[in-house]
Amino acid sequence: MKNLFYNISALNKQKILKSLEANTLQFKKNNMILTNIKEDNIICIIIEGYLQIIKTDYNGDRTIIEELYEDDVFGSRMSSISNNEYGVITKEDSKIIIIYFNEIINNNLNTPYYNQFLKNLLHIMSDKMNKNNERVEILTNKTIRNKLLAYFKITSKKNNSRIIYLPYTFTDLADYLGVDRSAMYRELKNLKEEGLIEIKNKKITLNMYDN
Amino acid sequence: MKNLFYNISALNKQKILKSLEANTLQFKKNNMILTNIKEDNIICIIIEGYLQIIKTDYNGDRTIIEELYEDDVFGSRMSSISNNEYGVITKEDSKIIIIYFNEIINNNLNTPYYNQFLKNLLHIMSDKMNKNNERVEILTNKTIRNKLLAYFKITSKKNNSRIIYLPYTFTDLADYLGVDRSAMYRELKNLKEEGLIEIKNKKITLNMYDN
DNA sequence: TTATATATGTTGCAATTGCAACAATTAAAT
DNA sequence: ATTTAATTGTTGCAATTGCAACATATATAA
Repeated sequence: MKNLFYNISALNKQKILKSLEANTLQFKKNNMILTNIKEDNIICIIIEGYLQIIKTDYNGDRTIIEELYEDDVFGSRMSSISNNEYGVITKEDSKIIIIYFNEIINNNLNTPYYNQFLKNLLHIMSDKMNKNNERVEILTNKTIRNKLLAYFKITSKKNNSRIIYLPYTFTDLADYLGVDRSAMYRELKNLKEEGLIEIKNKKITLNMYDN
Repeated sequence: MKNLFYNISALNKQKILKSLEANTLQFKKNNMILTNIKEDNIICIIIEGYLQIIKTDYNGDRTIIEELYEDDVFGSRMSSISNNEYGVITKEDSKIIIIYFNEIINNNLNTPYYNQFLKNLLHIMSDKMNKNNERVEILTNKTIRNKLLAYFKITSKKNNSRIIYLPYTFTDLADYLGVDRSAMYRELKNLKEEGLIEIKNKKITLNMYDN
């Protein structure tokens, strides 16, 4: 039920979009879009294509914050795109719909399908919030070691397994933890030497028996 | 419109709560509550009283994560209370309502007031999400200096002023930034000596002219 | 297939940081 | 008013970290 229009017919979807005065926008591949969004209250739905939310630091180095495919949702209330260091790039020709958050809140469409729409949005936001809370919990640890351990603990608990498969590269992990990659690597090696973890490619096994 | 029952009559409020099978619970002052919540899908509404979400670290030191008053909302989808390091404490005699998130999503109450309820909840969650995004943005900076600067920049932008009034103690700020207080202080002093900021009690003036 | 880009390992070193341990001040409680 | 608790301000030092600069390996594109 990740889809904003789950359980809503195509016809009702159109009705909702119309009543929200939603804009459909089309972009060619490799375009930086929404650069002039000052509003901090929009929600965007990917109708088709493939986009990335990227961050550009002072060196000009870019990191991918989020990848967005069809039916994915992003917005200023869900990501940090309103900050000037962040940007949204189309990696394929893409079509997106922009909805103003205020419209959603103030809309008077009292129909079952609008109700469903609100519940879907609530669900999507709630999932994002969960992820964000997790990340804050991890990021507030003071050392790289503790950040790694927190990450392992949370992931392990969530999957109910002492074996973790990294869903991305170690470079990405360092980024997620907000630490230098080589420093992270050093710590990862320490944990390995102390026997707390084993690493085989992207498979990490935890040998800690606390909770 | 921070209130979950904004624009909803007392009668309709009761109808919603009943249809969500909400539990009303009462607690005496200074009780650690909800300790046995395994579910990661509850939302709690403070009906009356005063509560705190606190974190207890390995030393047994406690820090206040959040303060909750009448009509405030918290829950596992909004805070990290499902983690065993966190807890909820009543600081006054309190009455709270617990609603299961799934009930909200799966409820079939298709009435205008339930619609309003969903919109209110969406609004509350959206605000929390904004705050969380801000914090992540700040926490992902690698040095204390950059964390401070990010915090100042965001706060200044939000208030549209180069003058910031700390809404809490410096100890709390260090906690928010996830850094050691004395180390933060050292950096604050550096910024002061470099003329980038001025500090008078909780009033901080920024002398940086970039954006 | 070869060239190019990206990711993985590794290390020295200087800068930053946490930690512990204080004194001084301010706030809260009795 | 006086005790008690909490916050602010400061510092030395050891541990951690970011940074730069590599070599190697792996993936992607031409």
